[in-house]
Amino acid sequence: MTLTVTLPDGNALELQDGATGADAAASIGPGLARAALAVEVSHPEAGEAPELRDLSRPLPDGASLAIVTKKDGEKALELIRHDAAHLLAEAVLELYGGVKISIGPPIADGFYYDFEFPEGVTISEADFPRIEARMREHAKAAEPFQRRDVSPAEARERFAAEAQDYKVELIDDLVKNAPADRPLQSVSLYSNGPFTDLCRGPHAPSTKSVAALKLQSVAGAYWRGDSDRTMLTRIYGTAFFSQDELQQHLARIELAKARDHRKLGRELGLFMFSELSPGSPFWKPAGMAIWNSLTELWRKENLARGYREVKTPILYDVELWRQSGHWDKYKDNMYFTDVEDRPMGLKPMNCPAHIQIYNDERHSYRDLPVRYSEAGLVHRHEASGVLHGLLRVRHITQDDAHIFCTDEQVESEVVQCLRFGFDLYRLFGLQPRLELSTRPEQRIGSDEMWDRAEAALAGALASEGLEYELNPGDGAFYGPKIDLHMTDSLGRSWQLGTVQLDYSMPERFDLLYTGADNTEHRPVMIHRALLGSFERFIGIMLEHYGGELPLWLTPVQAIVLPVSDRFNDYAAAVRDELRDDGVRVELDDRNESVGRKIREAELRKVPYMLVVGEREQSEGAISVREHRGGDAGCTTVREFCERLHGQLYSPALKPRKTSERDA
RNA sequence: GCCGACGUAGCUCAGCUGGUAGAGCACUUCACUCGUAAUGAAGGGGUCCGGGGUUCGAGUCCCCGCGUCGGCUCCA
Repeated sequence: MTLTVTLPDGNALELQDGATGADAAASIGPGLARAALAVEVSHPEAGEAPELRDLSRPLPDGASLAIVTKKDGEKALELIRHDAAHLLAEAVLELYGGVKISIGPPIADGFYYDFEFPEGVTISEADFPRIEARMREHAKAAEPFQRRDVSPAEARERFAAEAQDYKVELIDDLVKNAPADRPLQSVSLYSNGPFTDLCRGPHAPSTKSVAALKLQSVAGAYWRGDSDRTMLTRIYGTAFFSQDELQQHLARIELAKARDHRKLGRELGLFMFSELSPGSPFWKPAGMAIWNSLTELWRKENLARGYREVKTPILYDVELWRQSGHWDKYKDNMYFTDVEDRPMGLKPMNCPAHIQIYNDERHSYRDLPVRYSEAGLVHRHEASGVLHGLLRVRHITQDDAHIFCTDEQVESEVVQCLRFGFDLYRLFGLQPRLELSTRPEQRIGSDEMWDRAEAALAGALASEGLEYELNPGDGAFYGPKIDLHMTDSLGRSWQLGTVQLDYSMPERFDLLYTGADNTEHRPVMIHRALLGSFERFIGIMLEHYGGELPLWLTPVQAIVLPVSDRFNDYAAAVRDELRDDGVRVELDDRNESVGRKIREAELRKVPYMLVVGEREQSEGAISVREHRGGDAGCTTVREFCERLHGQLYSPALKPRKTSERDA
């Protein structure tokens, strides 16, 4: 009996019945047999997704297969990082008594394993060297990974005997969650050396593939992500096929840290934080220049798209928050105070405020859509442990807007929001990831309403041809939403923009408009923030540009550097001329050498350094030095201003003709 | 909020097992009058995060707060 499999090059390979992935690799060649880590198996005719399997498992007849080696990039790394997670658990169990193990998957760039250490035992990075040493011993020993399929009962008994409660719970859940018509027949156990784990696999043939490993950090993590359950100790690490690749990876992380907006903010004097107001940035003059340039962009672009700017209070009678539902749903994130014995709350969102404005007038269907925009300052009591520079603050300035429109207008309004958002992000060279979050368990409104709302959002995404991830059950309690996400320098994902459909607030606040039929109708609200918040957006943008912002956003666009104080007067005249021309320019007239002035301007990332001395003064000229570019030659102030003019404003901020604006 | 680590001059950091603080940069002053990434010299500057405790004596050890960092949970 033989079986036939298809190789990636399309050739068929005939093997003995019961042949394994390792046999397939060996029959292709001894080199491949040695390099093989796992095999990717798929049945194209059955439409199954490719499945990564151990080399030791028998191959199904008719399958397509690809032998995976370390040249297969992420796929291969994921495999050995999973191996490394087992090594970690193995080492920890040997070094510490009474440890309970839970789960240890590979993740982007590494792996982790979650443990419950006995009462009183804490792990810190100081413990890493000896854990790593033990892991390396086991890796060097080339312990084969052996898979064994056993009945759930046998596995359960085994882990119960070892008091591995988490494993027992996992097995019980596997049994419980199996479909009724297909009860769970077996679970797989993987052993390497003395260590055995409940594991789906696959693994490399032995631990020796983990040629380079490093433990990176230790953190708390709730069992099954549930904050009501035990907090386990999570150890993070990473692994590579060579020490070289590991070192390169660590160097990349170090490099990324140089782009951290918190570091840049301090170095460039953009903003600061004080213990006296946690989670609240203090904007320094240089940072405020960025803020104002961004605000200018925001204001012009909103006005150009039919938004009308409003400004609303931040403190309200709690009665408003009861009516809006925030008292019930959002109280824990709000700040409250008493004003002359009257309970008041700081707004965590702008919507109820904009609703007040909407309701101050009667509206005809002819008015709709009504679009109010506000650089709205909201306060949210974010848990102390989640604060993070500008990216997670308690004092948030949203580029907020609320659109009041008819049902029929919803989809086109959402499309316009998305286009607006992408126009903005494109300006900064950012490509946001999109998520569509649908109806949550806890929600208000009829199913028909949700059907319509979700269809409208999905329709808007489809009509724009946008790719997005579905995030079922994560919508707001009042409606589904589309979120725009970006990652920071260390790859952490942050939500920036959001477009949310809301049928609830209009009900709660009895919003109305008079229709063509002369009866009253309920408008729909769209909540939207595109940058998200100025704070978070500036943080992401700083990391994206590594602090070297486009000229129109740069706090100091040019700095005049007199060669000695004999030329300070001329330098001041140059400064004044540039300033009159709208350039954000500084003069460094300190009694210092040019070398020092240049060095410091370079460190401040000032795009243009204008050196003036004897020669320039006599010729009425300036010597231009570009940040990173070096000496760019001599020119006149006038020529220099003309050169800059195209860059002093963002492309979108350039004055446009009315005809273009209407297009 | 939870777990762990950390908190020393404006910044980056040193300070062994407890004996009342140090470097570099920054800052001030003076000299130099300077040509594309650091001129030289002198000087000033610290409630060692805050509060308790142990001790003859605490930056150092213990406890409680606060903040920051890395995660987890949450979240626009």
